[in-house]
Amino acid sequence: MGAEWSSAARDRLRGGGRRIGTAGAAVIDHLDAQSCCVGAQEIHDALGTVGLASVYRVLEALSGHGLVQRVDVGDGVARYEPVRDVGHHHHLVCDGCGKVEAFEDPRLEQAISAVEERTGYDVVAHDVVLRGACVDCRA
Amino acid sequence: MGAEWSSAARDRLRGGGRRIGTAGAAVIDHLDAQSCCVGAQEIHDALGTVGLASVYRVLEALSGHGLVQRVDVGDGVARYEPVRDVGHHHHLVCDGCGKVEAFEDPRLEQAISAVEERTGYDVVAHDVVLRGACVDCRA
DNA sequence: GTCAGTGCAAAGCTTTTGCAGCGCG
DNA sequence: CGCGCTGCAAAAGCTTTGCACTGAC
Repeated sequence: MGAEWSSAARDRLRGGGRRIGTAGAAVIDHLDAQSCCVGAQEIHDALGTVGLASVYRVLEALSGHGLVQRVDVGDGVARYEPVRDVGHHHHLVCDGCGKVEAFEDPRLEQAISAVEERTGYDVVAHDVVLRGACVDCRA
Repeated sequence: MGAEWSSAARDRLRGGGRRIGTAGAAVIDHLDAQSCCVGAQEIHDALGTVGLASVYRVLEALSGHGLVQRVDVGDGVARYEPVRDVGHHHHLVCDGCGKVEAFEDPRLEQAISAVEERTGYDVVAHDVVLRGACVDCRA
């Protein structure tokens, strides 16, 4: 992925008065390299030296600025993914193997936008999760 | 709510070889009386005499038969709601007060169905969550 | 040099599992 | 009347919080 999100994230956090230490920089860079959602434990494992608690704290800070979105696929672990201007997508989860895939669909986005207009809420995020059996697990 | 879901749920569980005891009956009846999603703790509190572990076990059994759907609104608690033939809806969550509301939209369902067709998955469930600030929390 | 971010460890919550006993079928 | 559901209690995960220390600015 490009470096736009990474630098934008740092700027927004700094603008909010937060310092970027080793953990913050590592977590932001790692998130920027992902195309879909990742869990805290997963980030911790990938980064080795960064403490799990710091991963959670950085994710909380990013989330507070709307820089990452939380995604729940139903297995009890909170996953997060960068919120980018382009490449917005949703999730397809396999009940068999737990695999999570991303998909995009303009018509779906259009329908969601229309709903958001008439809710009365000031909607800031949305997520769609489709659950089922993937090609390999249809046995 | 009508009693169709309640009796259908009992039949399906019994058909799968499960006995319906006091806890099972109470949880099923309580779910049938709900129009939207509820958490395990919430059910336990409402039923008093039913143990929390039993609530989880009944929910697991119902979920295995596709009789309830799990809904994650992002606060770390798993909520469940009956899967009915009619009244299918999605969820609107307020980031301010945590309130969860339901909404229906035919066009959204249509768009989701179209996506499900072309995924390659055998999709059995879907859920849409909209997040934002409700009318009262827009301050 | 100061104060916030970091890592480790301990606590908190939700959910799961073990086990003896009651009760459905 | 047997086997499985039930409740209580303990355990297992995931996530949060406390605290001393390091490092960003």
